[in-house]
Amino acid sequence: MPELPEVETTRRGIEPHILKLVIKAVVIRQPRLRWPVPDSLKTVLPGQRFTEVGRRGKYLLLRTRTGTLIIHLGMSGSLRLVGDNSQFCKHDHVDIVFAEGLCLRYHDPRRFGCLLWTPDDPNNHSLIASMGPEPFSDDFNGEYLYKTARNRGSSIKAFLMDSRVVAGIGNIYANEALFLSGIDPRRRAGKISRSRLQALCTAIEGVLENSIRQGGTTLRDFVNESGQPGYFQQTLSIYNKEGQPCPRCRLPIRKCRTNQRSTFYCGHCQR
DNA sequence: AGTGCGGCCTGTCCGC
DNA sequence: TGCGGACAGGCCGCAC
Repeated sequence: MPELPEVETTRRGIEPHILKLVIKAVVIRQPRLRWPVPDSLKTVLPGQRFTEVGRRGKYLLLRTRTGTLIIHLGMSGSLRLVGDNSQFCKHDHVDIVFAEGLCLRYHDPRRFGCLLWTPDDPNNHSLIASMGPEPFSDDFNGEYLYKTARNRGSSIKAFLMDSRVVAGIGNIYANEALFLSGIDPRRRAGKISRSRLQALCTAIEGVLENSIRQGGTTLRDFVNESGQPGYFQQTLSIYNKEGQPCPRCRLPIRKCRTNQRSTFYCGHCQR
């Protein structure tokens, strides 16, 4: 599923190909995504071009002169570039057709994603405005995490997955980063020391960076008719590995549920 | 203000 | 083999 590294890989995969192409049409086959795909896309986008493909958390921000197309891939969404005469498949819900013979195609079996339009600065959009700092920004550091975690009673894992705390950390990378920094995911966020939160911060940046680097090998797939839509094999240490040996101590990895989500951890290495 | 949870969907897997 | 049901997942928006 598209976590932040896949979204960033998607951004890098499509940006160099679509910048400056003129949009010819928008085809909406299935508007019922998480929120309805606005019909106005059909009138507002044609004749324009994307000037920048940005990202905030897991949201892609495709800017034009008059506004921004906000895209979220949900759990199962993908974007790829195909020829404008390419046969569409099941779950190919939206096409942005360019005059130059290319088509940006949104595919999403589970329809948890969204395509929205805002004429304003997307940073002021309600979905984006309340988001915490980007994991790679200077604002995201051990001191910030420590200060924000004070007096928080929730688990550190729920805290990390709260987009108001930090942008774009989902279940998989919360599990991974907590393993890499040796923190028990069930521990109360407010009771963790400054130095351990600094280690967590470093682990988050490291694990995301590694995944993005791996994704780089799949960039060509974004303009490949037959290729997969840009997901890539993630090398995970702990997620979905219940019963398998911990990579550090070899004791079996455990699974539990915290805040309605699957949580994987090593009872020996994570405290 | 902080926290937990329901709901949106479909593909996959399991047991009968 | 077919079928139903549980489950997974991001994350908004509501309720407490």
